[in-house]
Amino acid sequence: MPAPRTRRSAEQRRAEITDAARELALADGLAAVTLRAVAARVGVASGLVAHYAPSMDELVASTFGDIVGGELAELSALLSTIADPTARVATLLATVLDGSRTDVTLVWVQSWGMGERNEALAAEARSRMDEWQQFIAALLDTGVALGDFRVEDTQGVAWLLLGMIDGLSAHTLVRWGEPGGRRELLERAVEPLLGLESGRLTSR
Amino acid sequence: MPAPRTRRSAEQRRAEITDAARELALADGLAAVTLRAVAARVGVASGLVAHYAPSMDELVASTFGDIVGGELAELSALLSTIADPTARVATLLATVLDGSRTDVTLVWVQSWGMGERNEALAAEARSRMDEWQQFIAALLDTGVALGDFRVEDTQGVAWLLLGMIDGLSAHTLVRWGEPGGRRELLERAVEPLLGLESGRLTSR
DNA sequence: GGGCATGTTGATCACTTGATCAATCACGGC
DNA sequence: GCCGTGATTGATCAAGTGATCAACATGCCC
Repeated sequence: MPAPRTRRSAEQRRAEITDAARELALADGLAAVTLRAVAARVGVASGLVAHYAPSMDELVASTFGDIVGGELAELSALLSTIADPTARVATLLATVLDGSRTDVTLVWVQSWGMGERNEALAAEARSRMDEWQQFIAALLDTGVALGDFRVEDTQGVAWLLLGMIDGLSAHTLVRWGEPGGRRELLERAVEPLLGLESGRLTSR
Repeated sequence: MPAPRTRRSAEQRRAEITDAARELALADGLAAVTLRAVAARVGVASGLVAHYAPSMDELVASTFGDIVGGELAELSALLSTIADPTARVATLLATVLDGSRTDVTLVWVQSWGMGERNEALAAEARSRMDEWQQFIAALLDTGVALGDFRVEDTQGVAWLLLGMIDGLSAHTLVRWGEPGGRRELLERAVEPLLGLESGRLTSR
């Protein structure tokens, strides 16, 4: 008895495949995004995944892009509901470091480690990091324009903030350090960078 | 014609294998530490590597430990030649972020990303991160004892410093950001954490 | 100078990976 | 209704992985 065959439009199938790839990556990391694993999750022959994906390297790269792009969109939406720039930064730090996004963090870290062997992924990672830096820089620019922050080089500070966030997030991956208790410490480190008085970030 | 066979002591052979594994990891990352790749580098049959290594997962883990342990020892030796705590921290930051150690950085980042699938590696990573934190904390304690730094929670600040270092290092892996021009920015962020006046770290 | 403990070989197994492609068949347009 | 476009299958290939093990041979000890 041959397997029952369901026929979808190319667009629908493409969406199913990218969805399955994203789910796999979030559950078990980018290394789990495999021709056969994706096919099995969609419930389809392995050849079909190969038919739609230019190559697995590119599928992995675009899956990474989907995930971190979605994360940024989500965060952007959350922060857009907050008017005060200082509160925005505080929420940014609290959200990114609350330890509830280790799945996305794993994908980030793997993109850096796999970039050596997957050029498409490396390019996507560069692009997405730029996106993040621009996002943070815009946040800072707003604060400067309103007179809340005093920052000379917003691009540079954005880069530094992103580095701190990524480093501390990566550390939580190996279940190391207590993310909650030391957030205050990070806030105290960030305040001078924004030209804020000590304590402004913490007591919101 | 059978391959010429050279017979070494178990200890010598073991050393050759760990050396080859380290070289491979530094050149092409931990993923390149493969049964056959190590064997080829030593110039030996693949079975021999399997004979000496409990498993490849453990060889990868111990190779990681060798590399980052060596890095810390090297840095420790360098810093021990410097008396002034402030100069020590400045040298620490300058050395770690000078962009000349991307090979070690890659190994670090991969250990976080591969820990999901290699428990021995994850354990080793945790252990080595503890080692680093203790090293930095001791550095801070010295500065506090001499009255140069004013830090309440040296463990916490050490954790934060390590996070910054790792995050910024990881970013250099994807050739992103200009490490040189923005080191000064990092120094300005670190100064308040150590209770230093602004500019003390930069102008040494 | 034999003998044997043990370091060493390399073929082999079972498995996973990405990729290819002829064959098949479902479905919309005529 | 039937026909052909195009989605779908699944076997297959080549490559690479870790692990195992009987056979082999080297070099040290007596």
